[in-house]
Amino acid sequence: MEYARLTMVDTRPTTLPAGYLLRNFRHVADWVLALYPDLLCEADMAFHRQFQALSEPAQHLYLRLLTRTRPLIAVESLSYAEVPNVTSTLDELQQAGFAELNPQVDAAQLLELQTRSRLQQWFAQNSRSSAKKTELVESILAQHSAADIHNIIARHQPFTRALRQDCFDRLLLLFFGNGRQDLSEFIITELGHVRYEQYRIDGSTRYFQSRADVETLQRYLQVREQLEDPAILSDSIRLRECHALLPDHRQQPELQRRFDRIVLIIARQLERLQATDNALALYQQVATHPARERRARILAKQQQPQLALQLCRQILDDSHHPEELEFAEQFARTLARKTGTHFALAPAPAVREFTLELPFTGAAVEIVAAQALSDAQHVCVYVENLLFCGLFGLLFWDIIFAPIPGAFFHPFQRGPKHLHTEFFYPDRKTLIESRLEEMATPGWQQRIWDHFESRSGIANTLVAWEALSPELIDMALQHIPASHLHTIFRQLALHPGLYGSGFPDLIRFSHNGYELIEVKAPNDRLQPNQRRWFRHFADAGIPARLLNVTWIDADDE
DNA sequence: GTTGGGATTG
DNA sequence: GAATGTGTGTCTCAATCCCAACTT
DNA sequence: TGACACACATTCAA
Ligand SMILES: [Mn+2]
Ligand SMILES: [Mn+2]
Repeated sequence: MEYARLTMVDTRPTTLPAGYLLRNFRHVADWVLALYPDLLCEADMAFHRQFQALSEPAQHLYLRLLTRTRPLIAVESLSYAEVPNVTSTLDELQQAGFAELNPQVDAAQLLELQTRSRLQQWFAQNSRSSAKKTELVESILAQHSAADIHNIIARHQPFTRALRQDCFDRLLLLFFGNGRQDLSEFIITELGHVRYEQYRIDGSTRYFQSRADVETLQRYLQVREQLEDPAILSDSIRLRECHALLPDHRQQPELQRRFDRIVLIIARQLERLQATDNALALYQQVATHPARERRARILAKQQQPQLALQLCRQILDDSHHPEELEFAEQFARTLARKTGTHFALAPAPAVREFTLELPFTGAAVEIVAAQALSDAQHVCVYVENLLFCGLFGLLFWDIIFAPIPGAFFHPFQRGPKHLHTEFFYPDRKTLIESRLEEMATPGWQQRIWDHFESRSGIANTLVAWEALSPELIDMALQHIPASHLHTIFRQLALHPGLYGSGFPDLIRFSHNGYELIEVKAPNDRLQPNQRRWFRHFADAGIPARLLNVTWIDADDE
């Protein structure tokens, strides 16, 4: 099945056609119904059928309710050209089971929805007018019953809430494959704020394979949302209840990644609440770093250094994650020292360092250092990850957006599925390897310039256009040997998500070469991912140093 | 009175 | 002084409006 | 809607 893009205007329109919200939702629903008829439950089908049976104003209004950030909405605030009569339209939504008027809800939320002055007015709170709104809400909650609060607010300021949000969310989830994007993508694109690559969308390889996949992912997203609630974060019982809600990932990489991330959050929070044994048990279910690091740290804290050491040995034996390995080496050294165990390990390679005294102006240390290291012979730029990720993204642009089956499934992607995981490389191995080989032939840089020209401004997670001036690219290509770029690009290609971070802050060009410099203000140390790149730079002969800045107090001297 | 953070909008 | 843990700001799509804090 | 990098606080071991 071929995906048909909505036709969008070429130039930036100042206004959009009336009813754009409904048009966009219909586009989403049509595509999902065509692609996933077997993954929709009866509730989903009924939802769509009954939605279509609504009058157009009612359809518009329902979508408006759902695109608000908070579930409770003051009826007064509903004012749209597409909905001439809000009251009767809301009534239609109620009758059809798409909205409810003045539902019984938490009194605090209801009060929070109102303005401060109205609360004072309605609840005759003559108390200090300087009281903060949250204090005002507290005092009203203390003085009035929930039923009174509900009645008073419903009388002065009727409110509504959309129903069947789960069906709506599921439709969007089936379309986007994530819980982060929504209908606003259509507007953003149409207004020209973001330009997406025009890759081909292949409906023959679906993002979701079964209904269980959809429900599992939806549940994961719900639990992750619950984990933002401070009341849950501070209660180990409720945290474990959250964990129990998580369906099994059934060894599916995409689901496992999300499962692991959530369990890591829960377990870490259990640690903070001193529920150490519960945390340990949860970490054991997680395959993703830093689960084993946390387990080792817990074991060490529980006076079980031998078990901790054993776990470190296991990591050193079977891990492919550079930061996990780095941790295991270092932690094993500490443990061995403490327990008197012999533990043979080569010491970590030393990092070359130098020091500068700079005036403290309040500006970011990287900016100040870059200026201090710039002069007539040197150009020093604060680039962090942006330069190398950007050059990689430009050189491999066509490979990144190559129509690998399943890689592209909706029109608003800044990269293929799995771009940030270890699955990126194997699916594109031959393409990537031959592109890397090209770097041995003169003029290989032309491909970077070609993509820089032809794809300029198009969204790509690896390419931060505003940070990549032609001058910077030119200096980089002139001063950095191809062999150096080659080894960096190879690492990036193997796992763009992992290796795309930890690059030094600065690059400093001089007449005959270049140098990478990581700036450290007092109280800052090399982080594990930065250490990992330094190690790689040392192996590859790439010049990199650590700059320790000490501040000169402007008042002192 | 100003301002700054959100929510809303296209 | 290491090592470890925790909190913060910055990307955000950009213009506009509203409202709750303030005298920046 | 996280990822990432930094700043700051606390703890701990020579
Ligand atoms: Mn940095
Ligand atoms: Mn730095």
